[in-house]
Amino acid sequence: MSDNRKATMADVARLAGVSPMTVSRALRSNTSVSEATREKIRVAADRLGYVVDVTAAAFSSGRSGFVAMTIPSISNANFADTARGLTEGLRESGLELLLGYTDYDMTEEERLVEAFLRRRPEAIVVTGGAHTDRCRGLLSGAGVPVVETWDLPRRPVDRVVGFSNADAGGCVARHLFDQGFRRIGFIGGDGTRDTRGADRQRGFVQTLETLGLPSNRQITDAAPPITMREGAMAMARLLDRWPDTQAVMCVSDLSAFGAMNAILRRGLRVPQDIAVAGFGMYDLSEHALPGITTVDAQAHQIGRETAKVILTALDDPGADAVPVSLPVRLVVRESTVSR
Amino acid sequence: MSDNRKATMADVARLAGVSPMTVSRALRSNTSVSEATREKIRVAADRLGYVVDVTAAAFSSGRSGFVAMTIPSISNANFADTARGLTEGLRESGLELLLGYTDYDMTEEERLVEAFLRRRPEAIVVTGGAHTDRCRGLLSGAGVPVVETWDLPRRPVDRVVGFSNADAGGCVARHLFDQGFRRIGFIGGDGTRDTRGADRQRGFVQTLETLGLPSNRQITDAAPPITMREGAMAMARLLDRWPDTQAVMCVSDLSAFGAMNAILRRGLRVPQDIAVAGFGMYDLSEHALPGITTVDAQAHQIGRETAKVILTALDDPGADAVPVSLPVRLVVRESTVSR
DNA sequence: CCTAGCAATGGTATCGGTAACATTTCCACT
DNA sequence: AGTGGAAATGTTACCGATACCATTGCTAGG
Repeated sequence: MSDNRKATMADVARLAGVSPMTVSRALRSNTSVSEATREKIRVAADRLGYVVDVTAAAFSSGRSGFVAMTIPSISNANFADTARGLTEGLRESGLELLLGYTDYDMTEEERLVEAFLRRRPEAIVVTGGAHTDRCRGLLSGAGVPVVETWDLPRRPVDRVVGFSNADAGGCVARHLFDQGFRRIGFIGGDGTRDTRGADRQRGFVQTLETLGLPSNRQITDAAPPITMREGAMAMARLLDRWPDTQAVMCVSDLSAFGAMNAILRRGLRVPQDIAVAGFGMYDLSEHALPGITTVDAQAHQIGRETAKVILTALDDPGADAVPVSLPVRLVVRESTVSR
Repeated sequence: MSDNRKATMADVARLAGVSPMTVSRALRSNTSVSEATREKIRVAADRLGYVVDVTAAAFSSGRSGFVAMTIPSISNANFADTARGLTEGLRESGLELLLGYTDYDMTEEERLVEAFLRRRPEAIVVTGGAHTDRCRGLLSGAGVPVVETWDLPRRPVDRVVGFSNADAGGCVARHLFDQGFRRIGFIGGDGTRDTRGADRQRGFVQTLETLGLPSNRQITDAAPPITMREGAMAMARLLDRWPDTQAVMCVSDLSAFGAMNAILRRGLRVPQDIAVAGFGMYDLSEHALPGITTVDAQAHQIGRETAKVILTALDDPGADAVPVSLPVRLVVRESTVSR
């Protein structure tokens, strides 16, 4: 079955009695090869247990066959959804997705992008619009389409598929105001690391101020990712410091869940004593008790749109880079509805 | 800065006044090149914005520089942890991780493995020990180390790093028994797709029977992944059918959370009316209210051990493949403690 | 002063495919 | 039967690095 040496195209060609070029064409299936020859080749390849060496193919053709993507965290369901959408959107064009995780660290992002470039990806997808200077340079000099996602950078590198994080924060602030809450807080993380979270916070705070409400109740010093534990701890501190707080927005659903349970563990009720809202449309916020008000950023759709943008850009490299801005949608649940 | 054509090693060599071979050595940093020359080359490379083409390097050296891994789902925090552990363990040896998702589908796994083989990975990691016959053939004929994880297959392909899912189920059954529960159910998924879940179920049921308890209260017909929604729906059905149930194990923490909230929404109490246990040591189960009893399968550690096994196997291909079996640990929380 | 021996560097072949172009085969139609 | 043109197949060069071996330069020790 298996020789000591891996079979090559030449071996298959010899066995099938054709030239290597014909084997190459037959196995890529889209070019003109007669059905009889194709079958002969398929049989020969099977007999030898031959599988194309994509490394060699990539090298020869100059096309690596994959798209590189950096996301902040592997275990964040939002980014996972975007990655899934992108994978689906790329599948039929034969492009694969190579994922890397930055841990919310721009230096790590730079390292990753450099590692990706060594593999000559056909496009690069990054999360957010904040990068080290050197990383920006690497991206813009890469010579392939670059897509920044999950954000609407003021000065994009190239393509953009995202949404306004500030709007997302703002619409939650307005919702809490509309529900009659006036003493409103925010729980998030270190904004220099998670700039998208910082944008949500900014939009949230600005809206509070526009509405004439105080905006000083903020706990945002932990390092991202801000998950359940950070949410719970921040909520405890917020309650200690401003016990009369009526409502809180958290930078993510995970932290909102943590915060909510911190409230409940104190014997307080949600939303009667304190209302809680999150961000990200996690399953968790739907199934939690009470259900948590959140913002749907359409993570999966971002991935699908990104795939479209990439395919378009590869098809026509000269085309203008028009930013794709997706709308966000407020999803109201029991955790913020006072009645 | 950037020419119309990407710079190559030859360009760098010309600019630095040395041979391409010396550039190759200098940039790989481990071989004998004088410090002066190395610096000259570094400067030249920087000036040209040159980054090594790993595709060409891989092709030339015959080593692709990465390990391929299939996991059932991208959004499962357990598998994400294992992937993270593996990435960390491989980092210093310069190996990268290429991830693929099977969606709990053995045919999809086969497709993925085939796609991976085209890229000539230096090792392959798969989840579980159940594969299509063709996939088994592909794996064993790959000529590189193969590691099956998250399971202890009776007839492994090659290397194994896992734990006994049956034991995990068994120890939960025994715990529930010890807590005084007697009418005990199980919520899971279609065992032909998630064989590890099925193993946990088997161990659970066997232990119940050993203890002389009835074991018919099972809701396991949904298709994996069994998440919060499936857990909630299954729990509703279980309560309708066997209203006097005292305790339930769910195949994962996510489904346990869904099940628990389905119970709470009915106005019942956990654990006073019904106890709930999960599996997987998710953050969620710690922060939920009440905290959910679970089993720590040491997902991250599985990744670290897998890295070790791979590096050992690559170092000495002749070495015996001794299965690595990690212990599981029951984590008791409020959801199963009756007092 | 000579030479063994090692460090530093260079030359050449080669990895396994694919692009581009050349050639042959085959068929339909005049 | 002859011919044009498309379909099928072959030939050659080359992608960009590294392996392998050859060569040069330098130093230490007799």
